[in-house]
Amino acid sequence: MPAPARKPPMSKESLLPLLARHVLAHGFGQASLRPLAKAAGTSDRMLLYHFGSKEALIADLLAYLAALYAAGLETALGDDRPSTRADVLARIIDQNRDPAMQPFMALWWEIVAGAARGTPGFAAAAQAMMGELLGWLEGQMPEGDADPAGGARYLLTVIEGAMMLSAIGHADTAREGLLAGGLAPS
Amino acid sequence: MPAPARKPPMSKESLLPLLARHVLAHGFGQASLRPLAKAAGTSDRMLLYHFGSKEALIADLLAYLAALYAAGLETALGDDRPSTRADVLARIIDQNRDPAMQPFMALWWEIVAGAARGTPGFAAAAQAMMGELLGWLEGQMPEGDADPAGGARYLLTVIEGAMMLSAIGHADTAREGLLAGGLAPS
DNA sequence: GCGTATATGTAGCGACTGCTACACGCGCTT
DNA sequence: AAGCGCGTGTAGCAGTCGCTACATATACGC
Repeated sequence: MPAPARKPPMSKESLLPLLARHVLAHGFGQASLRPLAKAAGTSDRMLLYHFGSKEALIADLLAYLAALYAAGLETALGDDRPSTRADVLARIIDQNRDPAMQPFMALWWEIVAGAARGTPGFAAAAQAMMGELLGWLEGQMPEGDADPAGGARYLLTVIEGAMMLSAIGHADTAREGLLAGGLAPS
Repeated sequence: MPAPARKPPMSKESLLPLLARHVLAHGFGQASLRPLAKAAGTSDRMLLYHFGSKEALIADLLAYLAALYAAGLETALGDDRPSTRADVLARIIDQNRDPAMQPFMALWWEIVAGAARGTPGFAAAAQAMMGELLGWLEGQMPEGDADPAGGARYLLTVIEGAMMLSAIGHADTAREGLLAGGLAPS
């Protein structure tokens, strides 16, 4: 006779991936406890039991998403180092154009909006993610670059501008802008 | 005896400025009908009477905000044309740093987030505003610029990247990036 | 004066919000 | 075996959501 379907223990750690999946699909704006709980296969009652409050849940979720983003950057890092700043730029632009990244991008702008409005935890998460990206960019800068730290910051600025324009449907503008800025890949 | 306090007629046009004031202060996320109505000195009942539905109200409000932004750009335009791209950049960065712009910037990122998630009307409003800014930038490009159209797009990309980094508290990163990108004002 | 269209107030609907009180079953210690 | 604490299910709270039914007040054409 089969074992009676052991239910695995529930914890923040086991819930966070499921919660992240839901907010990636539907955004923070629609993230109320009952839908979140349903997506995680539990009840609003249990979410509050484990996280204490919705605000704490969101804070934990933001931290988890930031860690997820950092992990994603690690695996996306190729072994070969690009030879020009424009190549670094092209690499990350291509990566962000990947349809698999789209839910993350949509969520990203919600995080930026929350940070701009001062919603607790959002600015910290946004800063963490941009810090990760900046660090990754510094490591990606070409060997002979005269100013890798400054160059990484410059590229970060350009990248995020291009991402924003793409998000609102002005990808063409961004592409033409990068071209005119001398940032077309070799 | 004094006239019995004529109440002026209510219309979309008279309501929109008051509604805009409220969303600028509190954001779209908190924009539910009753608070909006209170800010406009009326009732949710009347907002729906005049706009038809909340979705239509938001659409009208976005269009109004886009027009407001365009009008603001007109008046911000100085008569003197800058002599370098970096000066154009510095001018608009300074303008956006103005504390008076902060509510607008906070709202802007909400509009971007809505556009990225496909919320109806948000992408159109975002595109309209960026189109206005792009046109303004083209008119501001230095006299002898080799590629004013491309240069304006390049500057737009850089500007928005810098604005985003500032919004999340990484203004220093943006400043250092612009410096390294050769975009420090002369 | 009369009827009608427009504008507004009152009251409420059902659904959803974050959160909580209460009960219950299970595994642990003593 | 008794008691106790942890995890969980059920039910519900007060408040807010967008929206609507209904009554009414006012202004204008005839």
